[in-house]
Amino acid sequence: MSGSRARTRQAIIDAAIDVLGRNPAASLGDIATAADVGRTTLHRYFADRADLLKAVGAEADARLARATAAARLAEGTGASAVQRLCQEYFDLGNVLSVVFNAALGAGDPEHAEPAGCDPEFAAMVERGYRDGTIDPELPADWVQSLIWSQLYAGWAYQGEMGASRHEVLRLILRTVAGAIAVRPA
Amino acid sequence: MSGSRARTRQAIIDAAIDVLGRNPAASLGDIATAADVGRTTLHRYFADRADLLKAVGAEADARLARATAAARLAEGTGASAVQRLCQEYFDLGNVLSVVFNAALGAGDPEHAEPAGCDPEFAAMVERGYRDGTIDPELPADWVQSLIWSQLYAGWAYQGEMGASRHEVLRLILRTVAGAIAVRPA
DNA sequence: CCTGATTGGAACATCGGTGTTCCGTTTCGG
DNA sequence: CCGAAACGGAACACCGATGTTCCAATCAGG
Repeated sequence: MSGSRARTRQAIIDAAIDVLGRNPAASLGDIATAADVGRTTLHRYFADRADLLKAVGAEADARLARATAAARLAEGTGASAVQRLCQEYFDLGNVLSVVFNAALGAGDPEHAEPAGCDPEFAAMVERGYRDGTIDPELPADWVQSLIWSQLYAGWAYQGEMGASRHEVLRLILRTVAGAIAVRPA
Repeated sequence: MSGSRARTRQAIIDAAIDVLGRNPAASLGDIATAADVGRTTLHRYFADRADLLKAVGAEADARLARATAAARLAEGTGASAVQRLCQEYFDLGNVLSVVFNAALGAGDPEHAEPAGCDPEFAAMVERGYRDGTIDPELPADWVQSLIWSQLYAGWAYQGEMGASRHEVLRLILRTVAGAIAVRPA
């Protein structure tokens, strides 16, 4: 019954993304309940919390990679590619929160990762410098940080204010576009 | 010896801001250690964790209010006031993280606060609409969200990358300025 | 110097989350 | 239909954080 195992496993991961997105400190019991599964069963699939978080991270990365591919970063001007990337990422919804919270928690144990961002992303920004649609004063790392912070802020804005998904996306795209645009002065 | 009490209390609060800024889930023991104080003493001043968090929040709000006053929101163009506000808030350093994390944690227990932002802040944005330095398409709430997210992103950027305080502030100011600027098109 | 305030440390009980074991029940597949 | 796999729930031990109590040491001021 390997089909059943895979289905249950995925249900747990999906529930975890949902619950942890809302509350990163949620207990395993909460996650199990959300997945309509006993806490015992959850432990049958993931030995400890770290295991589950690892699987959640992998799933999030996979969805992220899919969204990145869908944005076709190599096409059009640099700025237009940034717009598409924002749109695709925004559609990820709750996965955003998970990735974001994971990025925050990773800062503690002395990662000290001066690692540059994704090479495909960097290439997109470089192209933007050359075609005059992205401000050369802004490093690629900073552009990435800008996109993430705006996506997260928009996600929170949608939850706190009574703003529609569509309206928030419009605000995000407009704000990011203005932020990376080459200055007239 | 009421002077001693006030001094100890302040030392604990300062240590709490420092430690909680780095790790919002820090234990009371960690905070006491950082304050060079026994855990017992900490409990003497703050009955439980909630009490301490309340005091920390009050202190953060006070420093925030001082910074807001220093930015003189009523002077100059809307955009220039935003620049001054970013600069003042950036200087708050770790207090930023505390306020930010507090804002996140508050989202759970069904606050449902559609409350608009500070009236003084709203007036500044309104002025920006009229004097043509702030994009009228962006609600005041959104501008506030933008400023906060950029400040936080910049703070994180400074920690993760090896960027100087000054350089990060420059990036923040440039990014925010571009984001709120009226579009040429 | 002495008295009271302040402090730190040890010990203790409590609580929630975690991980494990065990057993009875349900469900799927041959 | 039958056996094995999967499941749920109860019970248990463990751990770290928390809050409380008690006592001895220290400090500050009259």
